[in-house]
Amino acid sequence: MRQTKKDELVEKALGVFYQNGFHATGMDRLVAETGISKTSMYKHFNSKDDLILAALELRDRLFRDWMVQRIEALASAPADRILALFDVLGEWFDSPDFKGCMFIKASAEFPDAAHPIRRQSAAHKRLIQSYIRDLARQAGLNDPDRIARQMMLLKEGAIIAAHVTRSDTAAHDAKEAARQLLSA
Amino acid sequence: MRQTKKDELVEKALGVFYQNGFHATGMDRLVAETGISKTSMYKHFNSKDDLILAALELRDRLFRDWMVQRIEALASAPADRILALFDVLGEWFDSPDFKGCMFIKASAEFPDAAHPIRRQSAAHKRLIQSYIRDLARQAGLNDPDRIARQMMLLKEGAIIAAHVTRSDTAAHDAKEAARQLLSA
DNA sequence: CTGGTGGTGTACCGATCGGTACCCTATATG
DNA sequence: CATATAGGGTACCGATCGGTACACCACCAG
Repeated sequence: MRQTKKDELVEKALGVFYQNGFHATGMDRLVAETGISKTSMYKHFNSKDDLILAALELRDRLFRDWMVQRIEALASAPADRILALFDVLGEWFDSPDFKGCMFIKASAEFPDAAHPIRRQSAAHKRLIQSYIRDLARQAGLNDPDRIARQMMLLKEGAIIAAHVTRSDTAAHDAKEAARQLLSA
Repeated sequence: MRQTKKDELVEKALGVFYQNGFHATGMDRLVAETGISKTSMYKHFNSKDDLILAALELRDRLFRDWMVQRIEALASAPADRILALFDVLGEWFDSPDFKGCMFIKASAEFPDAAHPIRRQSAAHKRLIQSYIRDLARQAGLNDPDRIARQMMLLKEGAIIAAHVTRSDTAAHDAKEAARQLLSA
């Protein structure tokens, strides 16, 4: 039962941190929105950073699960799945509460690269990159590592374009660029 | 003389905001580091947001001036200059105080897309994109707009890779991808 | 000299920050 | 029943947040 309650806290915190920012969100607000008391909050999490870390862990799990599931639903051949990544990004960008990548935002707010929050953000990106690398390997492409790094550039670039510049062609542009890079 | 003093304030604020974040940096700290009094600070800037806006304006000017100057020093043909962009990015990533793109960070910390800080961040990206579009047009490339959008994807992706993932091949990877996209 | 005027610093505002001491209650065990 | 214990809430901690009231002081005009 406690696990469920704690998970509910993390889920709520995830939403507020994502929409509102980390430093801009106070523990008082989270306490007010979850209806729990501050004491109970700090019984579950030793500090605000701990709560942020838990939220990022949940985000990593939810996002990658969703991404992989959508990719595998849209295409079956490994090479097609790499391209489908950008269709999935497009779905994400078009969702009403899209506010950019939570891990990019976390990295923006925590300047110390050795901070656990930064390490976790880097780990999230690495996991996605290795998923793409596996797809490239399965597709029999030359230098799957390089392909994965290039696809990641397009993916992160598209996220920034969609979020900062509010481009509505970001996912499409990235997919076309990816197609060219893969056909070489 | 006063103009110089105010510029000095903005310059100092720019450095601290960039290294430390916007919400994480208090006005008290800026006041302490610049040696000025809080009253004088608020005589020059009506609010913290005003100071942030001034810092972003300075950053936009300094960064684009530096980028264009370095690009033009490294190459002369327009197509070569597009590729030189990524060499310049590499120089930036290797500089000891690189902490990512200030406008991406600003967009991460201010969730309201209509906020002046967000508008200014988008404007900065658009100015760079139009610079690349002009280069593509001068180079006689097909669809300069699409080329510019693709190059921006690679540029922003490389910034994220260098900052979040701490990739040390980001600029090189982006340059190779750009070369492939331009040769098509 | 007197009397403005504009820029400076001191000291402070209420609100909020992350975090905690303390009490209270529900339940399990004797 | 009494009692130990864990998880809950109230109320508060000192520090810091963005921002301001007000006294001060150098300057120039008369």
